[in-house]
Amino acid sequence: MSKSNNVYKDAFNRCLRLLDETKSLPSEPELGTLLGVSRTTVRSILSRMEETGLIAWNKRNKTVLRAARPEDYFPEEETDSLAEIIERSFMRRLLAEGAEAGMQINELELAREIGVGTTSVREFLIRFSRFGLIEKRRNSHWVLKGFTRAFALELTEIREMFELRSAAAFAALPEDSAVWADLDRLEVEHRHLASEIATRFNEFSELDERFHRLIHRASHNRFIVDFYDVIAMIFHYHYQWNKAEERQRNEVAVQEHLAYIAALKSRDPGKVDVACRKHLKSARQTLLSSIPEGRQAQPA
Amino acid sequence: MSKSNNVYKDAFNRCLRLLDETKSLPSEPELGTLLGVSRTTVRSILSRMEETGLIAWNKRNKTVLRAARPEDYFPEEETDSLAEIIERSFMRRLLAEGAEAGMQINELELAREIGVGTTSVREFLIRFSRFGLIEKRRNSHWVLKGFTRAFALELTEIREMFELRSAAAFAALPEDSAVWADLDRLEVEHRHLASEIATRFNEFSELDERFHRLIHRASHNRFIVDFYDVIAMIFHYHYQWNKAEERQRNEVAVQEHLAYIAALKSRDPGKVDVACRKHLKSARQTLLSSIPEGRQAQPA
DNA sequence: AAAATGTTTTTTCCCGATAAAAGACATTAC
DNA sequence: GTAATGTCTTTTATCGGGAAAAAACATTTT
Repeated sequence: MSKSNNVYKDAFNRCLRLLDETKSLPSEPELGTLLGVSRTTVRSILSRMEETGLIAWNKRNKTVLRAARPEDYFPEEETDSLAEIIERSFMRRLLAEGAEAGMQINELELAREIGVGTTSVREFLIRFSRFGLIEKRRNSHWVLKGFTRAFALELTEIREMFELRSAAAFAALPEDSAVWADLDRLEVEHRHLASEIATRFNEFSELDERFHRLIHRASHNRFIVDFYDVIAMIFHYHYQWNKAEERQRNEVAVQEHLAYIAALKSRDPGKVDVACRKHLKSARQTLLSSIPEGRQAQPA
Repeated sequence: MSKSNNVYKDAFNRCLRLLDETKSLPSEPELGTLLGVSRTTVRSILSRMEETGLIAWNKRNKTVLRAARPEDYFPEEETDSLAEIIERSFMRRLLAEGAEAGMQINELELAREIGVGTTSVREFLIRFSRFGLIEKRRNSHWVLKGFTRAFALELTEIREMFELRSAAAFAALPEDSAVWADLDRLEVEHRHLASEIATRFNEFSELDERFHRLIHRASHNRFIVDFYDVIAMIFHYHYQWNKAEERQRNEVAVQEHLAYIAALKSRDPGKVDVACRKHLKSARQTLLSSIPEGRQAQPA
């Protein structure tokens, strides 16, 4: 069947949400930018919306006829890209019991299990290899290095090196740089979250990523910025599988962020260094505490 | 035609070189380890060697009948893997005139031009993307970021951070660590090369890589070790295309390495830091001087 | 019985083909 | 004449298939 139309389905769902807000939809190119897809896809969406009686469509006129109902939406699982499906599936296996370091990874088996072609699995593994959790043997299989204590330590070592440098660069940015406004906005969001932490603690993860990415960007170094993808990936799955003490942890982290933000705003390199180190130390602790002691790399 | 048999051809050529040294070949598994291929490939090689009268093969007996002649070898170009072919082709384009930052990369066009399937090109681009020279637009084309001055500066910034840390870790390694013997051997090779630099200066590049990889390995951090792949790739092509002052440059570098090695052996952190910084500074200078001033990133 | 050889099965690598999605060009509307 | 819509072309994402290479299993040799 060659290619799924998840881009269309996902954009369709997002477009449905727009219907509530207006009486008529904007032009095709405008919708394209709004949804992040091409006009070709926009027109497929409009066609279906016309067919199902959601809108009346005549050239420039796209009048909303009725509100979107739950059954208008495509099922969530049909809106994921193949890469996302494979990644989730693979990470589930990786973090599950029995995924010991040294184990070999079979493309064909993975493909069959997930129900996709081998090409997609191969491409995924190549993309995934930069995270340092798997390694390719030339002309042969992939080897799992495992989500071990060693991995976490190596990851955090680089993270600390990069973030300290980025934070220093951030504090040295000129007064008129746009980042200070971004930082202010993030500070407000942090304060809101802090005041409602009891109910919204699970929203921290997303805020955390945006905050650290803003800081890393100040390095103006693509390798530092790109490395945050590795951290984000690990923390994403780490949080999904380890909900222990989540509220408590996030509450502490929000306060550390606020102190970190205050230090950045002071533009005092010493204070920045202290606040940054403190937060990174507790982030490392959190990650390490989630890795079972027994999970050690096998001797080669 | 699905898959070329370059693994076989390359291993065959390497096996031919073994014929000069012995009267008879070892067992199949032994040959496999020696050549880094499976027994299946070893047997194909032996079959052909028998057919062309190079050896007499009867079960365990593989007697060499005659020396290898030039015409026994497969042509060099048939021994390269597809990935190597694509990489070379792509790098030629990238470093050629007219490869401006912002330019878009077309998988289909690349595949046609090189004469390979799109899958191989896609896989290459994904693998190559970690070098920070190209970037993917979701559901769309790749964008060339270009081999610019900014790229070189970002690359060397990380390199310096990583190498200083690795060198410090190296110097702190215990007396009985095996690396000291490795270092001694590299020192000898450096002295040999230094004494014959007039004729052998082009051998420096390979020695350089081995030396720096040894140091990086002392970090015991996979991200640091893996990052050297980026540096090695850049320097590899950089040297291929920029032969200006090569002898002079390498002569200086060899001396810097010798000073660096002496500093490591002294195990004095201060001395190591000084020697390392000095060498990295001139390496950066060399790389930067090879990038035309005009080659700037285009505004977005 | 350990290690080789002989044989069979499985997996990797790579191509060509096809639907989805993007992009380019032509035409119409304001 | 600019910006939209309508139409056509190109490119990307993905699959299935087939040869090369690896790996597993069976048999023989020492």
